[in-house]
Amino acid sequence: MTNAATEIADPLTALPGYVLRRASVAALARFNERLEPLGLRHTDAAFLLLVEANPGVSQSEAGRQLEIQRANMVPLVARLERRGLIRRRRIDGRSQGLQLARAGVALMPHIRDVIAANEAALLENVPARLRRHVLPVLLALWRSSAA
Amino acid sequence: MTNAATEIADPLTALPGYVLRRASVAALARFNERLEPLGLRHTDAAFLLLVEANPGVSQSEAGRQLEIQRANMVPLVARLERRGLIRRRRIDGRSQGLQLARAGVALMPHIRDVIAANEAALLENVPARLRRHVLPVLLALWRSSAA
DNA sequence: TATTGTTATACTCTATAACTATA
DNA sequence: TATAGTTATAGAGTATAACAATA
Repeated sequence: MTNAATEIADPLTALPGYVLRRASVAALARFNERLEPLGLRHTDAAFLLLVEANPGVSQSEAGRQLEIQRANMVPLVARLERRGLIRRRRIDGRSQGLQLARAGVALMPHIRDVIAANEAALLENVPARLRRHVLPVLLALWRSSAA
Repeated sequence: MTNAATEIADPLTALPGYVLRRASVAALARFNERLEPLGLRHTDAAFLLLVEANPGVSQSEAGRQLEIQRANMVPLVARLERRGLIRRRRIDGRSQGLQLARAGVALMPHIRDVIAANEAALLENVPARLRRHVLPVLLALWRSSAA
């Protein structure tokens, strides 16, 4: 019985900003755990979804959409290309359009399964009647802080 | 008129998990901007609130509450002590109790102001009738993913 | 034996600056 | 003059392993 420390006062969980961050960190950790069998990280999954939905997109455009710096897209794209998940096609002398390669197309259903499982788990503890408010609330919070 | 690229398809913002993360990153950036005049980062503010609410708390206990590794508490505590915001008191041979020092006590109202402004801005775009659901939803999302 | 504070270190993520070649 | 892709590098933030002192 060393812990009266279990009853530590918590002034933080009443703050939406704090809870938003803690929820995000926790959810991200779980998502990455679920992606691990696929050898992917959350950024890879988001990027692949984006390329799938926008065949021919340039890596600069994708980076802008995901808010990833141009410079940081380079190793990301290179790694996924090395794994045969995406492929580049010269558009003009400076741009190259990205698309899913064969292995990437084959991988997408598995990514979708992981995402579905992850989203379901995420909403698990949200009371049913509040669930329809989750996405609108999150979008509003995002808009409120967006650069 | 180079951009038909503005109309890029976005398969991500329909995913609560993705939007949760984007909202969190954006909100954190704004919070840190607001804290900058005080020379603090979000972690400092959270830690100071926790110490204020739990005078005598050890740095290990605080770290557990904030989910910060013991080892990473060391530079945090050292920096805030150097700035005269907190002070340590030996509890026993291995633990030391933390409390706000004079400058820390004086700083708290300003931290509270920043937090209030930040939380208000965060909720700004949430439709009024949904606001009361924000914290419960976020807490539920956190619980769903918590380790 | 378990815990506290500590050091040292590695790894990931992100940011910045500069370069090239193209538009 | 602005943009795409790239390189190199620096800085956070976080994680792990080990150790001494103490409970």
